[in-house]
Amino acid sequence: MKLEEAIKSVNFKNETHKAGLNILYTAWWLKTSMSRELKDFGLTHEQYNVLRILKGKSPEEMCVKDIAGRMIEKSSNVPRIIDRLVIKKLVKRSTDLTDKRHTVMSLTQAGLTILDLSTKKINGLFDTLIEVGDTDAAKLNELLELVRANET
Amino acid sequence: MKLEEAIKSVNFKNETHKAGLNILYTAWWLKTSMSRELKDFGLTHEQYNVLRILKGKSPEEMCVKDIAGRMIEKSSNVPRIIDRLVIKKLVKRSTDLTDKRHTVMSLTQAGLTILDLSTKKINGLFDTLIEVGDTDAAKLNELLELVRANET
DNA sequence: ATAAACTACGTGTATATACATGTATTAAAA
DNA sequence: TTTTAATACATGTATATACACGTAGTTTAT
Repeated sequence: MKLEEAIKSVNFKNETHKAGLNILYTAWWLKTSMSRELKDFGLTHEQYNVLRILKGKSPEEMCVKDIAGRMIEKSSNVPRIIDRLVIKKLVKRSTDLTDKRHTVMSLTQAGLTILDLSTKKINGLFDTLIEVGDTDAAKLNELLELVRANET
Repeated sequence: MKLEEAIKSVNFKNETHKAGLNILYTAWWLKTSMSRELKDFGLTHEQYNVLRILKGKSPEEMCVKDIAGRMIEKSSNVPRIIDRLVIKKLVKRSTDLTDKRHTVMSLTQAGLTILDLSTKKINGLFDTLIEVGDTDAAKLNELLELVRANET
């Protein structure tokens, strides 16, 4: 669906403003699609992100700060997301003995299993949903980097 | 900041997967920047969206459903966002007498004023923050539409 | 060695998202 | 006409976001 239909608006200040709204809408659209896939596994979008990050270092443990620095949405409250994952026994949490301020996390076997299954689903979603060629995808990445070129 | 640094990840499955993450991250980045501007006015991102939508039809009244259909993030709980705007006296809410299931909303004078001020700020942000030329912005819009070409 | 500053994390509050359910009103069907 | 279904919205619960603040542990400075 075109952006104009999606938000029932036709008057954009200029192409750049439209691009801003288009980025926001497309991200919402993508997140919604991902959440639908993850629902079968009882995972939220953010819980999946944390599991993916832990997998990246597995079997090494990671502290909250390291995880937070790798999240797509930086303002997430990582300790509380982990709370839910610990309750579901997908993540193990303990205190780092070399620096007791650190709480360290690692995937459990159940966490690894559910991550593998859900990753297959998400990868499949990306492949079938986003059907842009490699060249277009690369161009898109280039333009998004350009959008973010000015630091905040 | 490059996506690779932002989420401290270098191994993407392919350019399309990277583009997906890039869209999600760029949207978060943009929302964060907008929220910072809106904070001065005591408005959240979503409250601003609702005010903008009401302005589009002003001085006509709009019902919840019409507003929801124009939101960028469709899953927002519009009645509750309006609750907060009514408390702040930026929006007036009443019942439509021709169909009592309809609750109709309109901007108050205070709502109009705060919207004008905050819109100036947001427009300025877009203009200074997103410094891509018109051609690049148009290309970006084209690619985002392509990403969303497959309906969910 | 002790005080001060910093760091990492947890907790609390307000708002928003996602989804299920309840309620009043209107429209449609038997 | 009475029942049934559909519609529009409100409300409730679990999770997440955004931000402020508290606390234990560590580092630095005096």
